[in-house]
Amino acid sequence: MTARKENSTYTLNEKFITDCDLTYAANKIGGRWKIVILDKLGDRKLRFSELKKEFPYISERMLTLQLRALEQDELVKRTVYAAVPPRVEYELTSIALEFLPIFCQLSAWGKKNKALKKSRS
Amino acid sequence: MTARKENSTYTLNEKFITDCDLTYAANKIGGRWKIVILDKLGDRKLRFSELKKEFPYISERMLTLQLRALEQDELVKRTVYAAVPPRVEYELTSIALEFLPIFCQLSAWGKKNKALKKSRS
DNA sequence: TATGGTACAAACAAATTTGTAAGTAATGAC
DNA sequence: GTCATTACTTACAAATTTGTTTGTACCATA
Repeated sequence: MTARKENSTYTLNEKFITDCDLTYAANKIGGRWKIVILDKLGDRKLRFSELKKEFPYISERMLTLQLRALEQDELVKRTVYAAVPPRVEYELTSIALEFLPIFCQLSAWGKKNKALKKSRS
Repeated sequence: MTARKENSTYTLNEKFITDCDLTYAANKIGGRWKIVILDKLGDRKLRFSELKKEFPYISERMLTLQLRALEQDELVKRTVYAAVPPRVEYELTSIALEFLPIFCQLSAWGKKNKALKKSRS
């Protein structure tokens, strides 16, 4: 892959952190995009171009990278239809579905506490 | 603060993403350390040095930065006891407590799916 | 023959996150 | 007066993440 990192504390910390069940899970959905992508795919299958429309400013590169990573982690299934123009669909796997209720709760937390913050202007 | 970023897509994406309740919440606990710190503090108050011991390779700088950020977001309360040597305690706020059940579920997901992954060697 | 749409890939660059190393203040113990 | 302790701070550097730009393959249609 891409020139593995050596045995720094960066890596030691990474290992330490992904040994833990909690952060193992958190890392799967970490970063700027993964959670929202999974959340969108929670409603229905989406094509690459449909996903792109959901996020007005995402670059195609970012979207591709994130989808590839999610595919690697078996959270997303990619299906290519051999048509012209090409057609590719993304959908959640069963283990990704298990995240959805958690996203709901996070969302509820966000809604509630964002409102609180505003009310204290 | 530290030289604000301009009006790039990076920033536009950031805004877009923190407008969403789900990612608003996710961002509060994003990054390498915040979740684990909050999780540890879920058990009991901890001093700076106690937290440091929990994470063998974390740098003091990182720990300080994360704690400050959590304090800013009102997820952690910091209490200084005017003693010598100094004594500072960190504890969760009420809104942070609401994250704990979510962490439990994430942890359960992690436990389950880490095991699955291993069993497929 | 030229153009257009889809789903990318590659080379490059900027921004952010994380880590390293050293130093500080206060004060009591030796 | 030197040392140790705690909870940091500062200046710097490395690593990772995110974004920009340009280009590709495929074939249909004009």
